[in-house]
Amino acid sequence: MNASRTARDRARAELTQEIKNEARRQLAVDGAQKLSLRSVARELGMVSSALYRYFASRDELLTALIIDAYDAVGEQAEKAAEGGAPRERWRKACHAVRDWARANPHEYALIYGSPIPGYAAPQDTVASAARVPMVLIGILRETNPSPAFEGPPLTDGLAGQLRALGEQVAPDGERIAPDLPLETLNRGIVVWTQLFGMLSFELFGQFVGSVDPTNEFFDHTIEQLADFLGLPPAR
Amino acid sequence: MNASRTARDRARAELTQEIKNEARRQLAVDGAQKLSLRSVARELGMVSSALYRYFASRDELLTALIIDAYDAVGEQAEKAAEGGAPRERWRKACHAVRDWARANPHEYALIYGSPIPGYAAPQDTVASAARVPMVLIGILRETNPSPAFEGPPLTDGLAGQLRALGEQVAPDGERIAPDLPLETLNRGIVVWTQLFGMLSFELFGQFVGSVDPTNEFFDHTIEQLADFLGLPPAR
DNA sequence: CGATTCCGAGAGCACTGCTCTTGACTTGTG
DNA sequence: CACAAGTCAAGAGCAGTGCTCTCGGAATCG
Repeated sequence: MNASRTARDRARAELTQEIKNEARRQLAVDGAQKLSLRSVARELGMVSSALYRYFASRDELLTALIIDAYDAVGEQAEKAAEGGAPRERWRKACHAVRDWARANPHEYALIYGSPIPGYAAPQDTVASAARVPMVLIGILRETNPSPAFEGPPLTDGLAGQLRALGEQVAPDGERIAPDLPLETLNRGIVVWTQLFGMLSFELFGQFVGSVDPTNEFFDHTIEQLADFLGLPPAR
Repeated sequence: MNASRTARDRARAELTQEIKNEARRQLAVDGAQKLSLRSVARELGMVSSALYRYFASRDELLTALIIDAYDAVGEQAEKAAEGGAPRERWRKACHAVRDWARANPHEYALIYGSPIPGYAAPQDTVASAARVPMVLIGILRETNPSPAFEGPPLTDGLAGQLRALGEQVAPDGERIAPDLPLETLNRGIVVWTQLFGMLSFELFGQFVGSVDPTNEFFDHTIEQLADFLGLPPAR
């Protein structure tokens, strides 16, 4: 399992990376729709068929980009949420995700928009996709939330799903959140969907004509969600 | 402005509709990605170039489908929200939207997923797109909400945006909601994004592995959102 | 060194959106 | 009624796509 043993291996890894880079460049400009293997190959000075030695299909290339995108936004969120009071970590994580999304709208659309073809999104993506929600769970685990209002009781089936989710084993071998109250876990999922619902609406143009510069609405809602979660108030 | 005057006009309108129907059929099967003018034409027994007499481009056909989709889901929501107590109207509207989305996932993706090309979505779509949020506003206007918790105060800029939104003139010539408290309007936008955030996550596969059969989570959240809005409790 | 594996190039297939021209048909009007 | 104007479907064609297969040359391994 020696990494990059032969010159060929190194060249292959390098070229694979260059293909992804060029693809990402084109993705950022024109969107996933117009990303073409041929133009990637052309830009790299090779012929299209050669590219198939590295990615078996256009979809496979896109899947690689999807994983990278999940990792990129996940890493941003993780770094932003390091240290500080729970509420502060929550704020920073949200803004990190939003900043990344606004800086890379096409990559955002790739992972949180409509599934591309017959959505081949395989198991490889889930570990990377889970990084942002895991950040949120990490914040919830380090506080003792006292939600702003009680809300309806969990139904049996939902409670079962949440319990199973908490017991589920993450890629790192640990269980996700066996200690988290189910009610808290449920609220975590709610705010998770709210966060990305806002971002999708903002980036996909649904807010045009209402809260169009979304900055203030976003900040206000983030704070409201923190109250909803029961994160201790700041200062 | 006599509707369907000549035989030619009638034939034209009919064929336009048939093209849209066939396109919608293909959309439902394979998604927007694979919808091709040529195959639509082929299925209709005509040649591809003939189709350009009815739609100037593929994007224009898609735009027509987008408007139809907005109208379809809007109509479902409107019908579902007729009559009853506010909370009941809210529940029914949410379920109507979800049912439509699950029955027509590709059409849902077309309007609430990633913008297709360089998103040409013109002004024509906004009136249709506004129908679902207008249903929600209609519910809010017919009650005197007492939210379940107070939440952070509106910032000046956000309050200004909300005021402008309420004064805005809808397609029917009426102002949207000049009488609605800004705080209530704000919460309306929050639950609107939450509703579609949930649907997108469900349909685009983000809930796989967590609250995967989403029925109970959806129902529970709808109720929680009703509390959040301050809709009077049922029964 | 020899055999094997890997790799890029090229040709080619079936498909796409879109344009332009041609000839036939339908209109409404002189 | 007849004729000019308008409309239409069809066909050929262009540039581009994803993907497959074959073919020589090069690197790697035994």
